[in-house]
Amino acid sequence: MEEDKISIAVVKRLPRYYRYLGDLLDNGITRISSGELSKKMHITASQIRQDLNKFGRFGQRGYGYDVELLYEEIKRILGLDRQYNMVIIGAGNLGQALANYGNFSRRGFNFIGIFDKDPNKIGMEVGNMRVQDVGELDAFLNKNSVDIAVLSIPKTNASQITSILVKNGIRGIWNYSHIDLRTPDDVVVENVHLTDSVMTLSYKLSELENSK
Amino acid sequence: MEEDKISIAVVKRLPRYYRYLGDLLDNGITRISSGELSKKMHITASQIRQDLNKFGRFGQRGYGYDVELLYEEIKRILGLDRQYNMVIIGAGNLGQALANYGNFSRRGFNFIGIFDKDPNKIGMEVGNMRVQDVGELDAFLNKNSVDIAVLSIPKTNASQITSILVKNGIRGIWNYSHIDLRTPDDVVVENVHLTDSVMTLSYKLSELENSK
DNA sequence: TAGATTGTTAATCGATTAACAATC
DNA sequence: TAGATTGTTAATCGATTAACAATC
Repeated sequence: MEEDKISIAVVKRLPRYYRYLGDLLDNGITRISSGELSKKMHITASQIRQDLNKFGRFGQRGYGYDVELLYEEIKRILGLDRQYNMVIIGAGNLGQALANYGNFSRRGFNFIGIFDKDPNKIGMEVGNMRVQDVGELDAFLNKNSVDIAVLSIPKTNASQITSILVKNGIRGIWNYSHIDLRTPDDVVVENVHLTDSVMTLSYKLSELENSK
Repeated sequence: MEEDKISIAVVKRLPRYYRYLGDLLDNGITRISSGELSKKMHITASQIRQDLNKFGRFGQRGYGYDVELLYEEIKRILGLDRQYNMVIIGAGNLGQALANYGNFSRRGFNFIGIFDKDPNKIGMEVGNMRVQDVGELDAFLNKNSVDIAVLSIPKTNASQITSILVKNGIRGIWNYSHIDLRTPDDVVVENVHLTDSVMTLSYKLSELENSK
């Protein structure tokens, strides 16, 4: 259906465009040129136009872009014009933090279940949900329509849980486990590796030291 | 001091190499060729050799790489051969989760303070620390040697806090606030934008739908 | 020595930037 | 119409992959 496969580099910039356009809207700004946006975002106007034209012709020559129209287009492109049901696997610190964080449901990402294997956690109330035994995950996925699973468990269990997810037709995994998941082609994974991130930061700090 | 600036693409791969080498060590494997590692990591052997040779000649022709030696080299390159003192600004869900997560201190990233502006949170015990009034942040940074600040606060306050950090000589910011921080050249920022990440995931899901 | 595998140069591929005709 | 700014092609830049001489 799509003409050309969009590169991940372009995709990763879309949420940032979306955020800046949202800010412009909040400030009552109704039109913007690639040149002005370029100055705000510190990327080239050329790149902005190239990126947007991967998805359509949203601007008007001599005028620029209608902020609201562009905002809505990017929203649609990102798939934010619908709701997603999500479950959290692993009710540790991170799983709980995600469950309690209200900003996801504002965007249409709704948590409908949270699971753990620890008997001390099962039954606990977290973000308006009760922690369920991970042993019931299989049955739960079978009964409920779940779009995305959040994996916030130690890496030792990640592969086994992933096969349960895949078996039940889960198409998206938001992976916080420190492991590279292998999934079929029709299951997409987005990784958040916080340990990798802090290591990248310490690299940058070392580089700073060395360049002095 | 460095010859050529290493690109961020290469740097971002280093923690992944480090993780795979750690796994090999755990499994008692003492040597590995770029070809074998290539199969495990699903990247080309050529890229592995190119990446590593940006930092030095760690292999031996006809033999491969000594796992432990390479592991230690990457550890050093990433700046993981020292300790970092960190403070958390924002004792919300995420700030608390990070404070409680034990894996960072195992790697040398030690939390020595956590701050919030909410009177209900101040005084609370989180991860063996007591939440302090963010009003005391300035004085705290002045008295203590802090390497990295974790910003887990709403974006509205992020800029103001950042200037306090910069003023006190903080060189590294691990930014969870959904805003692009502007800092001087000698202050490095590593962003973790969870909202962007989940949007990237929903894009991937939409793409999957459209390609059917 | 023969086989294996690196380090490194060269070739290719892809992404970013520049340029400009089209057009509002 | 004149000025502004897009959409898009062409040029450049950088990153990845291929190839192979060096050498363990």
